[in-house]
Amino acid sequence: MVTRKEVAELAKVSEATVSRVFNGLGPMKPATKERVLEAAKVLGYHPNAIAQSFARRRSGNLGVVLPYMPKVHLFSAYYFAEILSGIGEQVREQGYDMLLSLLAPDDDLDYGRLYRSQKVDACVILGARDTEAQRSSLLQLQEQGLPFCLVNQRFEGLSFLEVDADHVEGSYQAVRHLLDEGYRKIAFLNGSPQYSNSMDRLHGYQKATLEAGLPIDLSLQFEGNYSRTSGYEAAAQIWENRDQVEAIFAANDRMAIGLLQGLRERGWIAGRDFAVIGCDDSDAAKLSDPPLSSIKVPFFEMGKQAARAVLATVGGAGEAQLQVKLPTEVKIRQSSKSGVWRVGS
Amino acid sequence: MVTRKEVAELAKVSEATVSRVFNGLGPMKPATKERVLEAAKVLGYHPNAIAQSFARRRSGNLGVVLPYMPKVHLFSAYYFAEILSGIGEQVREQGYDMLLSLLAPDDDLDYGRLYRSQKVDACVILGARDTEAQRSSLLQLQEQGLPFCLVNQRFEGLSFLEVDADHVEGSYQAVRHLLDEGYRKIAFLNGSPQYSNSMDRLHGYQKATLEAGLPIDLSLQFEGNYSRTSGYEAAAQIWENRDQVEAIFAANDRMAIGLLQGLRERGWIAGRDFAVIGCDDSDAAKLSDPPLSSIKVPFFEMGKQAARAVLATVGGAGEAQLQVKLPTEVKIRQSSKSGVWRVGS
DNA sequence: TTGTACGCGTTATCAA
DNA sequence: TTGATAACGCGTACAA
Repeated sequence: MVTRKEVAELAKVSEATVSRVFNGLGPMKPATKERVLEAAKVLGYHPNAIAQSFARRRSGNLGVVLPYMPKVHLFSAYYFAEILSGIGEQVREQGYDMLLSLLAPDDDLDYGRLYRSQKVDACVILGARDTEAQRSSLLQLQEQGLPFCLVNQRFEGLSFLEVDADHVEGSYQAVRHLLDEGYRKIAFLNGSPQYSNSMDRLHGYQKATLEAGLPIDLSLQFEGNYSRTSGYEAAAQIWENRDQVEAIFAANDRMAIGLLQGLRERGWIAGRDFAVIGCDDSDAAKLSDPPLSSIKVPFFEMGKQAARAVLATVGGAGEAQLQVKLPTEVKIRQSSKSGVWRVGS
Repeated sequence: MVTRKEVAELAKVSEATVSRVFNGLGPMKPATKERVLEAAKVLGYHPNAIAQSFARRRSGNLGVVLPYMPKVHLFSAYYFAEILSGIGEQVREQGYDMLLSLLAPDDDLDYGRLYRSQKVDACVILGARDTEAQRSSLLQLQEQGLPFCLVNQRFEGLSFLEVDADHVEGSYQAVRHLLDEGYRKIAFLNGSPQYSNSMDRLHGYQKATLEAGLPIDLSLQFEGNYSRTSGYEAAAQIWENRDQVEAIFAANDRMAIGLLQGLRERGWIAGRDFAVIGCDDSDAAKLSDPPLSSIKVPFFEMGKQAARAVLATVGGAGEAQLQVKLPTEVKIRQSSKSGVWRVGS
């Protein structure tokens, strides 16, 4: 390995000067600078990142923590791919690298490893749930001063760095849309209440319902676990109450598509016999038949902002805005239109 | 930060002994060991990973290189999610961490940064294409001795560590299946020939075709770019030649689904008017309507084996097997069945 | 504008 | 079985 020392010798300067050249520090004679760069080029010198981290006491890595679930596809790949890409873009702009950490469900408490070992300067945490264990782990992290930012998850009562989407408003608009299409009996298939965004959607749903002068009917609320299968299973329950249901708002696209499939097997076609709107506006929404209306969530941008926010605190810059909430947007497709296929009804 | 020195003082041993305890090296009195561990616990000592990397001259990181494509979803999220999970599992078992690197299309040549800066001990490279630029970058890496492993991509004539799937056999079986269902006019929608797996599929397709005594008809071969849109566009071309086509083998699920959608708009329904089989057996295959037959590729396992193989060479253990090829499996669903809906035809 | 010299927290070698 | 101590490659305060 070529070291600074060898470059210094060849360029006939001190090692400190080599460092200065590579870090662009201090005033220096252009001639010196050029000699150093020339020598570095000749020798093929590149600073050793690990030694740099060691000396700077900073790793230059942003940790990205995400739940590890080998065969359990509760989260869609789309969701993580978008957020990861967003983080990746921001990180690259700031000269950082991303250290991925897949957290098994049973070592929830082990956020520690990453920071203790100093392998990362900060973390972005994805797929967190609001449980006692998580709260205490995060509080611990906070006390110990490792900067972290949560994406798409809030913890009521605690003051963490969080980048979220406005799921309340998104859901409100989605249900408004169904109301505007003339539907009145609107069911809601939610995910686990351990996710703050599930609760947010519930609030949006209730707000729109109440505003329309409709009662909150608990028999219209169902719970799945964000998997397609759970949507498929919910279809059976909904079918039981089919005279009570004209439209369904599902808390993500995967469940919505499971729903579509389950009801189709019973002869009910979305966009003809009933309406469905999902959430995430994932690729799957465009792939489904009929194309699925959905709430577009800016996952890419959320990842980007989370990375930016948490890296800002590392730089020691004044605290960034603590809680960010990005807007969502309703995308209408065939699955939630009324009248289109209903010419005869 | 608590350092080894403080632990040594509290435990009344030398710093070297503390290191020995934490690395399980050399013989030592149980009593000493316990004193050290106790002291470490009291102080909350954890070895500094960066200092360790520095001293060991090993980062403990496995680099994962993947093409960066913000809005260009040429690869499916499913594909990468599976491979990443596989890598993640293996890496975790070996006490490594994953450093993600999103490579922009224009810095193809910059595999170097990662290894020059010594941030990784080895790399797994995803989504590589067979271009001159790539070949030379990889050769360069090889010369410089950075261990790397390619996933799902071979370079004919070069001797790299590669973990691939048996796409030739998979495609052969897929086309055999279509033949068995009674189809004779079988079109093939391939992806870019820059990917070795595209070429493999072509070979499998040709092999099955020839074996069945059918001619190789170039007008039955189409090329997309693995996106849904390109499948959708191919539908138009295929529709032109619709009297020449009874079934289509598409090189991935996304194009297959685009095909389904494009042809459906013209009134052609898969599994009734024609057959389609895709490749990857991604989530989308189960979401589509009708459910899409597909070739299952063990992406998770491929990621895992790639990580294992390349980390083995780091340990300095004798070279692992250079080229691995994992089996594929044809999954039959409704899109490729004949007769099911064809009662009347 | 440049050089000197120390420190960072380990690992690993050599003695004892 | 344990202790001293020299690297490791770089950042940086201070001196010149």
